[in-house]
Amino acid sequence: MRLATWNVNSLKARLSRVEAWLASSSPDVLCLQETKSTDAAFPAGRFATLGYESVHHGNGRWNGVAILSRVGLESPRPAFHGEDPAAVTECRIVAATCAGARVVSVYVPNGRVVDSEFYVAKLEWLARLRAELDATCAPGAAVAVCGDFNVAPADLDVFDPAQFAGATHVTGRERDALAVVLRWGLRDVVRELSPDGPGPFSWWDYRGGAFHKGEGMRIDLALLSAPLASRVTSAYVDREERKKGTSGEVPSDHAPVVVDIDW
DNA sequence: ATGGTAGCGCTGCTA
Repeated sequence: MRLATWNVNSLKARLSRVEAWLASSSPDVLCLQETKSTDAAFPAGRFATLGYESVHHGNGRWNGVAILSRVGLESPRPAFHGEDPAAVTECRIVAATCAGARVVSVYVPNGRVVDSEFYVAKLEWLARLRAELDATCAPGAAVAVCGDFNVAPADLDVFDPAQFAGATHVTGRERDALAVVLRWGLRDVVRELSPDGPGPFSWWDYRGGAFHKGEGMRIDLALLSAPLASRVTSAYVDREERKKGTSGEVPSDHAPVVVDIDW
């Protein structure tokens, strides 16, 4: 099974690239973040034509998450369990069972400024994600939590730790909150297969030619429970997708993270 | 050189 996660920074603006990437990379399951789409506008029909079932949770303009699968998509759940999806103001989590694996697509809040109300809400959101796993899954089952975590887990995940010292995405409290999620029983398989850094980065600022200068961060993660992690054959970032297209199409500021699993 | 880019949507916010 090929499992991937990609923050597309607007599905409407990126649809042709997403469709091309599905055709060229053939993921079995793709988690999307920042669709900036409503459920009504989500192009489920286009994806169905390509052989993918899908579930989307979004209310337009900002945020929005989805899962596409061509290996079955059962028990879709937009929002945290027990939440009324229609009442959610920030759509940041959706789950579905694909080929017997519980797949969760997450878009963790950015946090904006350290110690701001948004930063506090980010820490709380990560704590809620851990509680969600405790309440809805077992670490002995096949579980994949994939998405844009907006946290660089270690200094190895930042191009210049000194430049980012004390900034959001790298603070100890954010890393601790992410570590609590991991301690539920998840493994960061890209880092396991690429123990040396810096990188591999998954996000580069649009500004200042950051991508071509190699100035990125690794904030998009595929976190797998032991039954899945033990069967991983490769895990990597598709940096090619971050380059501009020949027809001048703009890429997302994030690259897809891809995991191949003997599953 | 106190900036820069992209998306949404039409003004300034979010990232």
